[in-house]
Amino acid sequence: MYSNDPDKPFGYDAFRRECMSHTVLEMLSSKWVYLVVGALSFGRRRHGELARKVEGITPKMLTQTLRVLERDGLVLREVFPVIPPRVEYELTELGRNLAGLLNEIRAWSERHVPEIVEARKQASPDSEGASAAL
Amino acid sequence: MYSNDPDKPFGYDAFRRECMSHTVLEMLSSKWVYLVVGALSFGRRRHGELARKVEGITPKMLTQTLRVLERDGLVLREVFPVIPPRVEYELTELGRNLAGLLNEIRAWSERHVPEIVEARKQASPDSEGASAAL
DNA sequence: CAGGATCCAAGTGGATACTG
DNA sequence: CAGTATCCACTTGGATCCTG
Repeated sequence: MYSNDPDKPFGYDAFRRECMSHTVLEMLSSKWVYLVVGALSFGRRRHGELARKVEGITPKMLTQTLRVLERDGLVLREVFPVIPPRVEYELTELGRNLAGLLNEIRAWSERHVPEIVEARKQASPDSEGASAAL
Repeated sequence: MYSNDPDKPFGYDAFRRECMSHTVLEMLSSKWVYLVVGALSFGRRRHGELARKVEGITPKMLTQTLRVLERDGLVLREVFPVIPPRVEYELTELGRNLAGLLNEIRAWSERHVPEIVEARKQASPDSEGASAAL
């Protein structure tokens, strides 16, 4: 598919709606994916530990995010048959590979806050179309 | 803020809900941001050119995305006072800096399609919680 | 051509309560 | 503890029509 494009040796093009790589990009475009993968990049973690690290995430979103990551082969889930339950999550090889990139984005977000806040202030007096959306 | 955390020399922590870097990360977690910034990384482009490159984006989402990027200082918008209208968009220095990272993610998405498709197939027989969400 | 204005269907995600 | 289930407010984003 699309292998006739010389710029795309792998035959995938995320700019195309029907391309599988587009759905991968879509999966990655979630703030919770960034943060959960980021939290797991420190090592194997339990559900509750993740919930505490990723501030503001609800149990529902945490579970949902972990399930998607597991489905796509980025996270391994291990259940211990004990009471009370104990479940641990860990990045796979593929997940660790991705985590490097995502952490760079996260670091970038932290590093460039001043410029962006400044830009927003400039744009603010007062809002145009961008006001509604975050 | 948060400057008492030795791991965060910049004093920002995207894991914290109220931290400005969290809102930056939130802004970046959009498939359209990835693709529009990606399209602009090839150079200055007109509205219509972007619409054609980023398959499936509606005029509304394109404009909205561009406005957010402009507001945050990642994109410059230049209007030519001619008829019919001509508007061009271009990445700023900060935008080009970001584009490098985002393009890596996009390339990653394209490169790892096979593994992810395989993982999804394994997970499929048949769906658990991850089925509903993309 | 660029994009504003509406309308609306569907998805997202938060809050809360409950269970093995 | 690690979820699941439910309800619901809000947002997202597509479709459509309109204008300088």
